[in-house]
Amino acid sequence: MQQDPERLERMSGMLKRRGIILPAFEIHGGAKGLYDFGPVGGRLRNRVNQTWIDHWLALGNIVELSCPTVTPYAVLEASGHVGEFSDFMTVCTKCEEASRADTLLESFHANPDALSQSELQHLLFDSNPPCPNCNEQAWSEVTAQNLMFNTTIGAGSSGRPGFLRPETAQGMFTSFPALLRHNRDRLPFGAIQVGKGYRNEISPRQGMIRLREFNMAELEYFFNPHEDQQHDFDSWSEVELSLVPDEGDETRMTIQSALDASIVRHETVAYFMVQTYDFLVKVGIDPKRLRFRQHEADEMAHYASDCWDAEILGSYGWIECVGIAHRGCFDLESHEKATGKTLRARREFSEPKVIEIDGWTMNGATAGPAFRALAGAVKQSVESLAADATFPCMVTLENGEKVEVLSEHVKRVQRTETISGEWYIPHVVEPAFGIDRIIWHVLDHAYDDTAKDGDAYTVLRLSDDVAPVNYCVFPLFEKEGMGELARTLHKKLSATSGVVSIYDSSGSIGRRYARADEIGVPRCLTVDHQSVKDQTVTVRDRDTGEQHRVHIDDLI
RNA sequence: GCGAGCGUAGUGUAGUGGUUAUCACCCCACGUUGCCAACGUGGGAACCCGGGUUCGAGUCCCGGCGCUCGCACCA
Repeated sequence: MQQDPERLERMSGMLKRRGIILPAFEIHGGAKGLYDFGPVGGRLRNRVNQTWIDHWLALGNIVELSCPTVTPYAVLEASGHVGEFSDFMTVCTKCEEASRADTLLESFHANPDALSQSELQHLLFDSNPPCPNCNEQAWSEVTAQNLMFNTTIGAGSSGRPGFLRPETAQGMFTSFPALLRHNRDRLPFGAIQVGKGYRNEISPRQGMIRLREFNMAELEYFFNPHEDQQHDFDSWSEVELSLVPDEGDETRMTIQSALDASIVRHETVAYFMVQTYDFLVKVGIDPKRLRFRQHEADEMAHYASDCWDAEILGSYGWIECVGIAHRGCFDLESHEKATGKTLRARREFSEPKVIEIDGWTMNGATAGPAFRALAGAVKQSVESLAADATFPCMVTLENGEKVEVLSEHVKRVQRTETISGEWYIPHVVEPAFGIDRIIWHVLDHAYDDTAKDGDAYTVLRLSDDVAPVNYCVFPLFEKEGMGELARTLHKKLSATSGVVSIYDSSGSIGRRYARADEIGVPRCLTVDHQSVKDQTVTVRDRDTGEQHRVHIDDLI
């Protein structure tokens, strides 16, 4: 699985030493699955997030949201997370040992993993297996041990249960009415959100790959499934993607060919695949170590109907870093069912539908008193009669009972209805990005520790879009005015919005370049004797080592 | 969660129950050096946490926490 563990160790050491990624709360012994982005990493994370936001806002019909991480129980119950994200636990009342209910019941059921909480409860009480710890047969009620972090919203008896969100998506679904209004009822549009998500993983592993608190960035793209989405793939006509379809082997082809061959089944999914490709390459992922893998039907999450992961090859093998899921109407429909609120958009038919209604309905004023409790059923039956029915007549009700309906009980209905459109539940394609995993691979792909002049030398070849430090300012020596000029330049750069500069006067110039290279500073500015005379500095490029002189005023 | 291995300066490491805890890189100051990890002098910095055994524990034992790997779990 691991490729070159020694390189991984060197890199992890560097990331820690230089303040990019380090274990959180380390002086207290650390905490599994929690990491700090340090003084360099914090800025890196921010720039990746900002690049991500800018990438999607550029589409023109995307809005940015920020929803709470603390989420009421009901929201995640409606979304399916309470049910799907749980392990069901029971506790031995004699020895207090907790066990997974489905594991205890393995010899009593073919697939206990698939049972609901109440089914597990019944089966547990019926079969009453012995405790693996103390052999007693005295189990507590089955409780959901959720992989979400529990919390209580509010104090004391007024507190109600909630969770830290396992994904940012639900807030965007529950905000759908506001989103639709903001877009003046026109689809398609998208909502994006970057933020923290939480999953109380049983066993966090592989450093940044599986975390308990993680940075995610999700886009929910809402569209009308009755319309072609008309995505323009011309910009990607030359881009060959590596695709691993659910059937067959990995292939390389353009997104248009994949659509034509029905390997990618949905245009909007395809569109976000290529957009995702562009984003990942922009932040520095090596396109040769990027592929898209289609989910098998049985590994699809509970909400998805087609799903492609962007997988990136790094020190831990191929790791899924982005999931692009066609979620259909699942989420909006779930929240609709749970709340009774309308989460729909209106569409007009190209041709209004004209419906001729010719038949009968009940005359409530007479039939109501006549049939009393049966009136509802009578109405239903009368409205199903043909237009040429005559009265009085015997009508068979839903429950099998027959009643006689007189002409005074009914009214003729004849009208023409024009239906110009309908309310429908939009469909959603969701690209969900694991920012930490992406940052890990950005670092992994940028980390270059091959030799320079025979000695080990480390360069972080980060893209300009995400490099955490833009400039290092070096006075050749801190004398003859060079130190003062360099400090002035450093302050001027630092005061510029979006620019981070480091001042470094310690050690030889070569050592300072090396320090800058290690954290991926794209350009170093050196102040020398000539600078004091004519206000020019040398700009040294990280990747080529080339230098040229630039006037200070032309730098920003 | 189970099993195995591991935990020493910022990083990588040495360390036979008794050392001022080794070495290198590193970091800081001063000097020197006039553009790619130079040099000199001086300085800085560590035994994961808590118990136990012992006259004495970095070293042995127990527990916790953390890391790595395998199994399990997991989008």
